[in-house]
Amino acid sequence: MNKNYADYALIFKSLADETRLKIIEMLSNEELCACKILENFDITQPTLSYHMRILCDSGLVISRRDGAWMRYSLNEESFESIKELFDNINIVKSQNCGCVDEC
Amino acid sequence: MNKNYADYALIFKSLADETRLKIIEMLSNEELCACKILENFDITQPTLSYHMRILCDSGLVISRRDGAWMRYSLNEESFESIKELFDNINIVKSQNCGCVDEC
DNA sequence: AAACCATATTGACAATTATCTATATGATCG
DNA sequence: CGATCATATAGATAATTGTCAATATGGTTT
Repeated sequence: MNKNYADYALIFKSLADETRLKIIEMLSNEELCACKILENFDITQPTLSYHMRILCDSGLVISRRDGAWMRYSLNEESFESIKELFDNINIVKSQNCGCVDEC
Repeated sequence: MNKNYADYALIFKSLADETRLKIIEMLSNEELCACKILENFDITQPTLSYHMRILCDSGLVISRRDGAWMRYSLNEESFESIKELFDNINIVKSQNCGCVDEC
């Protein structure tokens, strides 16, 4: 909570990639190890490791070691703060009335 | 609605920059012209124009010409589809019980 | 300890991004 | 029409990103 623009930019940067978006969706509902995630992509293991680091650094994903494996899951707090951000955005329709103020 | 990963990646890319995040917040509650937005930043006019294009291309922002000015506002549909995405993400806590399945 | 499995780090490189200056386009006003 | 104001586009460039091959690290197993 109470994040600044830099934090949010980091979070959105980590979401700004198709591979990482797919990873996030895969982690919805279940914790997974790197090898399971890797199975679903045509990328090398180091590349996946790079993406997991981006996701962990932004705070969206949490990692924990379990023997030889790393288990990854979503970080609820982080998603809450994103929802909070969007909840605070209020949309107004374009004022097509023409009675706009000067610039 | 019903966006694919590429669309979402584009949206998040457009949010993955501090300047653009600030612009989005400025557009919350009110439509603004480029010159008003520019006042709040230490960037050149072409740089702002570049950012506005990124935001419009992703669909998050709508532009309309009003005489010599361009008026920018947030696109409700786009924000709805982001909320939809996050609503479909379900978070499970790390299973620290140790009874994990094989990898 | 040695071999092996899972994951991370390093170094290289091509592609993309954010920024600027200079210039073009579009609209309004005298 | 010509000047002027608001915004966009083009071209250049430094910084960042996504990817790989090669190698290192950490843990398990024999």
